[in-house]
Amino acid sequence: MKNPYQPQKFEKKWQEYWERNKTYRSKNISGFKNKEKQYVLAMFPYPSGAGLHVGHVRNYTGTDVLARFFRMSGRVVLHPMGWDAFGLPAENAAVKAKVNPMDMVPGHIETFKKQMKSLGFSYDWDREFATIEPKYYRFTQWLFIQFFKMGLLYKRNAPINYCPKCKTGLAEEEVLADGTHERCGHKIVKKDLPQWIFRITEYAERLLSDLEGLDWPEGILAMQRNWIGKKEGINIDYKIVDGEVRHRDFLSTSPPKGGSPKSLTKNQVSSLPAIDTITCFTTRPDTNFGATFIVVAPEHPFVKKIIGGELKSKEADVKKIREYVEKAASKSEMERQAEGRKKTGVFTGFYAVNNLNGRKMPIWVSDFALMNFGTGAVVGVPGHDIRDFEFAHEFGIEVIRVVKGKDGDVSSITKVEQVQEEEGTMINSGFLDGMDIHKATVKVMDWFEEKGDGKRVVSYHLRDWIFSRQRYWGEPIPMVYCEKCAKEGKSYFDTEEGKRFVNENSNIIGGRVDEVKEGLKGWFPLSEKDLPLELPYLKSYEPPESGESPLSQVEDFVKTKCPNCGSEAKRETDTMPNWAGSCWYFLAFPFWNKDVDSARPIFATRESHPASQGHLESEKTVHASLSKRVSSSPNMSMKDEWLANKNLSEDWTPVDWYLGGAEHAVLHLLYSRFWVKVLYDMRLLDFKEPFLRLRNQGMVLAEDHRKMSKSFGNVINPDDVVKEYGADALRVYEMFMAPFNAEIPWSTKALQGSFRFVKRVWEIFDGYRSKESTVEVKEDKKLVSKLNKIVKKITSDIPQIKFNTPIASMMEFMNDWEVSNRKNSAQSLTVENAKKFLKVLAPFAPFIAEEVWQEVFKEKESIHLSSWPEVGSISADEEVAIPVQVNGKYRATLTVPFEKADNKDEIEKLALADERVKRYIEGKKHKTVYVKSKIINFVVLKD
RNA sequence: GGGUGAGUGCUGGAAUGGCAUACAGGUUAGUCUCAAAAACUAAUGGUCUUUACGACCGUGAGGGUUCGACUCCCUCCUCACCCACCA
Repeated sequence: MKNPYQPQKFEKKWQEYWERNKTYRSKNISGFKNKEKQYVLAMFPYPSGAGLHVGHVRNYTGTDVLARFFRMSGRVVLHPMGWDAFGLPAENAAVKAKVNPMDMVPGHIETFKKQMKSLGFSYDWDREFATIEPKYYRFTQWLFIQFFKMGLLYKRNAPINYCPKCKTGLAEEEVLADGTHERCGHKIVKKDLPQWIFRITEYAERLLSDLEGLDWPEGILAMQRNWIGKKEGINIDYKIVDGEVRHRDFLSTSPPKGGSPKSLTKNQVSSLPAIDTITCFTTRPDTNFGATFIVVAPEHPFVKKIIGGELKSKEADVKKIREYVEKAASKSEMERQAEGRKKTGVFTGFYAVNNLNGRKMPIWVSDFALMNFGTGAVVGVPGHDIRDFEFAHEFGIEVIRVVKGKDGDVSSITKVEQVQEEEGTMINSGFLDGMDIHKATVKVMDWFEEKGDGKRVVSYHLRDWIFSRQRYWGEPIPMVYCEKCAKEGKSYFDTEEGKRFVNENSNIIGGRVDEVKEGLKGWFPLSEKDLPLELPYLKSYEPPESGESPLSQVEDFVKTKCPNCGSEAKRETDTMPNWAGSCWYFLAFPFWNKDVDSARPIFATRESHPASQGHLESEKTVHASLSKRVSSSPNMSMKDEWLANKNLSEDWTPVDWYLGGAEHAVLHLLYSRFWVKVLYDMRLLDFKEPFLRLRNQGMVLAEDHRKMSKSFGNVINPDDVVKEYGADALRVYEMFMAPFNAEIPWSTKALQGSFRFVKRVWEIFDGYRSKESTVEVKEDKKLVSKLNKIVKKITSDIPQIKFNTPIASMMEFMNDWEVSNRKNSAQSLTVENAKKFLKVLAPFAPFIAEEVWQEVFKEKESIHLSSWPEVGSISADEEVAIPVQVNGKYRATLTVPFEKADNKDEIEKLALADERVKRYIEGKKHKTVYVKSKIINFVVLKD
């Protein structure tokens, strides 16, 4: 008789039904402007061999609940899924498995896809793609070329972070604080290699200011601001003199060991025989009267001049300086870390002259000055900067107080604890004396600028973005280097096309062309008709020891003709980082459609890339693979193609809801924002920010509160959970376990609660199964009123990304419903109201909802395409509970009909009649506070 | 050092100015069973007393605002995450 809950019996059926009926296809791309659109996107996964993690499940379920809710609410929803399939992790896994990633990754994608389908995520699978499909990266490469033409890419030898284990260069961001590679944990070393570098710093200001309008978590915004690191300050030029300078009043004997040199007059300073100048960046020029030394980074050009012998000083120990610089270069982050804040350094033998007071300040080299921030030179004010004090203290440099401390403290500073970094009043500072530090800052900046010794500047922490990877598994960079053209000093920007491009885009690159050209002699982008430049199928693709890309070993790949002069030339052999594919994938979903191009292979399969038997692929097959073009419109320029796609996408973009882990707080989100801004500038997009709302999901830890990891043996496989409890129970549990953004350990025990809930849902709806056409119903008005309340709550909670509380309220409702049914010995809800409950459950538990909808209630169209229930109005005969307080302390509860709630006098009378209230009030003066339908409070007044 | 967030039963958590501990897990007792599991029922913050429509205490600590504070403000403590020799 009883029909037990067996999700395994029907989940597969509905999976296939949804797929067959394309239930979740995003409807007709145009003509929905009257309806609010919602582009709901989860950060697409890198399909690892391990399959879906329960953390993925949490993220995708939340996103799915949101998409389903919007879909039922009559919004036009785009909810796609794709694969971030290029990149190091896949390549490393393939190396380990001794296969080509091309042979391995598709299998992983299939696994992921199967798992996602088993969990009932409502993706429009027609829009699926992987970043490794030539048809997709054809555009990735084209975009690279556009950025190149925009002058936003340059090629330079750069000391890059190099992982000896992965044999590849890394971006700064991929190196952990302890100096190890984030992927493999190996120690990073520095290596000089030619790199393609993005001028992302050109966009620093806009990347910062456009954060303003975004509905993102405060923490992520703060991290982006912090990463961009805007600082407003001043660059001050100091004249450099050597120890030989013995001006009349400029007598300092042995400066490194302190002493108190006499000041020069302004005229004397300006007449000094300076041998050079050095520029220091500072945000605190107000303290400059207290500056007593200067520190330059080991990589600073001034130091190179000394080592190179260009600058000579009797006081300089060049050997010692050279040793220090070499040591600093070889020092790993780890070693630096180990040293802590202990200051090291060497005197350069030169002095800078403090413009303000003529003080002769020794110039030191120290690794605490960083070449990549400010100017690479710091002016040391030991009295008012802890780090400067530590340095001065270590080497016996004089400390001067120029700001009064708390309580007017003007004592001399001899200990770190006394260093005064806070606000205060200026002293010992000539024309600044008596001002507060902010006034003094403005005043002294004006002074420097007037004299021409300084210039207000803005400095950013953001560095240019190293884009080359010396690896196999990435999009080949579509550039060619021609030695002949290089010798002739020609670059792309000297070609007819290049000139035309610059002309057309002069508003953006105009003024910079000469600077941009300089480093790019001999470099030409591939012609559009040669895109995509496919990644050849290589049997052996491990990076050579040289650190160069594996593609550099494939002669047939390297050898090509110069697109400019036609002579022998070489291809770029570096590949793009996996950020490339993820930088614009959200732009592709809106126009990507398998229906339009059903014959399109997921990506170049093995059949199209027969592997050679040898170490490297044979000439013939490389050639074959390179000549195989995936071009959909041979007569259309790619720009026109892009614009056509853009027209298709316009109604969808930008992304309304972007859900994913906080680990992408800086990199992926910053890079995507950067690309979108450039595309906007090129008029290839109409919006400036890709993701309007961002929400983070918290990590799912293992039951032992550690990260899930194979090596700990604490991994929960979602497939096992689905097999035992069904997808709905897993989905409900992952939404119920904690607030969406909270980190939370997995608990199989707690999962039981959600499983029981789903089972009870099944049982209660089973009561509506009947051979006869009618089921006995005795409607429970109170229950209906409760139903209205939870529908209202769920409707407002879901768009606030609150998924745990809707489930709690549904559980609560189930408890009441069961009790009511039992009391009634009949159904307490009409079929209509039962369906209402089923609908609000549907986004969370789509399988059981569909099964009941179609099998019990005999509906013909999917519940997921039905409309979200209206929140019913509260009927007059409903009752409200009003708590009664005396002096703010709860004493009793009144239950009154809804219509009476308006009547304060009556409520008060009723409350005062209650024994529990009476005893505190009787015979005492009181006043009454009544908040309608909420609470009544009696305040006993003292006489 | 900087930034962001958080501190509520045995556990995950709910309540964002109005009945603190909803909902779920766990535990205890009971029903059913030869037994176990499942399921169901009940209890479950602390202290006290005259043991009930009972009192008092109770949301990291202390203070404030308010008729009323987990919620708002101030001071402090603790934890987590991110960044960090950033001039």
